[in-house]
Amino acid sequence: MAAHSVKDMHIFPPRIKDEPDDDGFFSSPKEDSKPLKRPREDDDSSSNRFLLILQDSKAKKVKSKDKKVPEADKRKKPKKEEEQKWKWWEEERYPEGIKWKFLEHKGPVFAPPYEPLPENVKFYYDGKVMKLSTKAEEVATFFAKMLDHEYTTKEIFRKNFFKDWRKEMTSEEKSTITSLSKCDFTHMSQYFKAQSEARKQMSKEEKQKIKEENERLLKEYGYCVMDNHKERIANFKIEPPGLFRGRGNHPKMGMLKRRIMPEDIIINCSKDSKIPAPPPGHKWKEVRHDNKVTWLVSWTENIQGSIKYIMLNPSSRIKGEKDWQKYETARRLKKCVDKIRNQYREDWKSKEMKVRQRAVALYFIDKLALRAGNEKEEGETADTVGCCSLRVEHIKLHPELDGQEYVVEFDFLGKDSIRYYNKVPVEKRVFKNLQLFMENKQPEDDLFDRLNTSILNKHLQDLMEGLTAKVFRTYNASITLQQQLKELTNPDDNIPAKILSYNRANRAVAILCNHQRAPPKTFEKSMMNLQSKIDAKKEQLADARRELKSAKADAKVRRDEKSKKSVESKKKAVQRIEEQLMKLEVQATDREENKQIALGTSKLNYLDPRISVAWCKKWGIPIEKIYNKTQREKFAWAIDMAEEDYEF
DNA sequence: CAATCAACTTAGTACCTAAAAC
DNA sequence: GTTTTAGGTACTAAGTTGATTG
Repeated sequence: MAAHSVKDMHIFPPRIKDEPDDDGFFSSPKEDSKPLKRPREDDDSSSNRFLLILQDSKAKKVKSKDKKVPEADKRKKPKKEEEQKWKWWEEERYPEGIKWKFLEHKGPVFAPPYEPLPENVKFYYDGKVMKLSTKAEEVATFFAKMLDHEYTTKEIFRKNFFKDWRKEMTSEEKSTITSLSKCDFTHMSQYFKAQSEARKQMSKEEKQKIKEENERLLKEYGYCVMDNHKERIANFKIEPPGLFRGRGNHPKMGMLKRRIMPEDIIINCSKDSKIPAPPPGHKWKEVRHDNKVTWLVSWTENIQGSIKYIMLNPSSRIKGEKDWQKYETARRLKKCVDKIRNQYREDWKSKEMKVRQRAVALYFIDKLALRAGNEKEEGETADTVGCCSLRVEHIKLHPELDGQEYVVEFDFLGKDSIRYYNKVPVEKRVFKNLQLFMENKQPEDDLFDRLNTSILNKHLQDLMEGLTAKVFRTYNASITLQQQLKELTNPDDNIPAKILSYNRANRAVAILCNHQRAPPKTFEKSMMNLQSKIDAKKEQLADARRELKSAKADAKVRRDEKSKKSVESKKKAVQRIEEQLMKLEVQATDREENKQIALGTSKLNYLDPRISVAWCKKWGIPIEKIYNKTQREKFAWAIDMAEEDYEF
């Protein structure tokens, strides 16, 4: 097992060399020549061609670079309408790297300033009333508001909180308040509960007023102008200060997330746009004009020191194009996935350890849809892993288990500290390799000690332009949906039953991607309710059937029009109730199966929307049954372009 | 190379609101 | 009309990826 160093990687030329060219002939329709590193650029070459055809047929000429003013219609029609229908997907794209030509916005909305507590709301230290300085009080309220949440009982949370809180105290406060356990926030907590109760009890008018105020804010700050089009901003409000709550066992939980001031803010917009004004008496940290990026506002957050951004809504051109591209890359993977699979199987036999590790890791990523798994700084975040960062302690090898050979048992915490637990039969070679990788290692050692995401992605790049680890997730998710829909959709089913099939297909993907959720708090109860509804409906059905029967008997005896009619209407009633019952039962099944599975994430991020659109068209299902309004906005491009014969 | 930074996607949950049930 | 429930949205944390820096 010679060499450690990653240099060696290149000793053996990647044998898949011919692979990436596999669709070289599609090469980018335009603005090309430089890409190389921006693999994605040519992704939708094929779709673009499709688009061009479409446009031609509509005699709608592609305009040159400039996004173009909506010339004529500008005054004919109200602008609004024009904006809503803008089909960015029919326009030519910008050259590589340029994200926009013009950008104007109003800047962020800051968190409302702190409002000190009324005098009668007390804080107690060691049993005695204590008046806190404004700054200390503000931080105390953050804690008070979380009082009945369990993490305020956690050691780390309390420790971090207390440390940061003390930083906000005056020197007197600091010397008095030396122990968190002597602090009594209950009065404050009660006050906030009363406040939120009062908010619920507000009159119609008051609520209306708040709603209007929100709408005003949205109208003023929620949109920007990007290249002649008004686009919705995703998150125009700056995150308010509060206590950091990481997910899982986060070492920084409870730390103070500080208030963001205009002086922290970098504004990004066009030079020739109306530059947003900072709040009176304040200045921006910086104003820049960088059209190589998509964000409008950024600031550095104090917990991890990472940068946060204000960006556009998923319905925007800039997000939509990228999303579309993502699926095109996944479709390119579809074309060469067999080759890649053969390759990594070969690599299981390599004499180079790192090649074997890479190949086994890739197998997991492909087969199990694991995430890449970057290494993380210890003590900065919760201890979670992905494929490349798996440790020996995260898998167990069973030469035989429940009648299956070569079973690998995975048990680890992944993104968001969601547990991944799975027992998977693998090929013998994989199994043997894993044994090899684990030899002489401690549980806390890396399983793939010669591999990281960077090495893996570099390799993938060689196999296919634009290929990275996450493309496998997208590909496997989308292809699974397509297959499952084919398999599960029964042409004779009615619409609710077909939708159940859709949801089951979606669910298969969610399970593959391990998209879990906490069972809703009211799950059991709502299940019971549904069941009793079903029972009631069953009884109703039985009644209706009895009535039908007697009506039939009656009709047989009387043989008149009236009784015949009665039979008919009773028949109809039975049918109607049967249908209702079915619907309820379907609903119950769907909900039960969904107890711990979240469908939203895969729907929004992994499933090529054109598959769903095509399915809807094919079976006459209204698209509204599958995508709600927001989703339809996000996927407008797919809804517009996919026909029923679309193949992922 | 490894570490860090920057930009962007993906993620679950808390909260809100509208619709349904009572 | 009031309460309950479900669905949708806002929020923001936690990933991935590629570039830059040392």
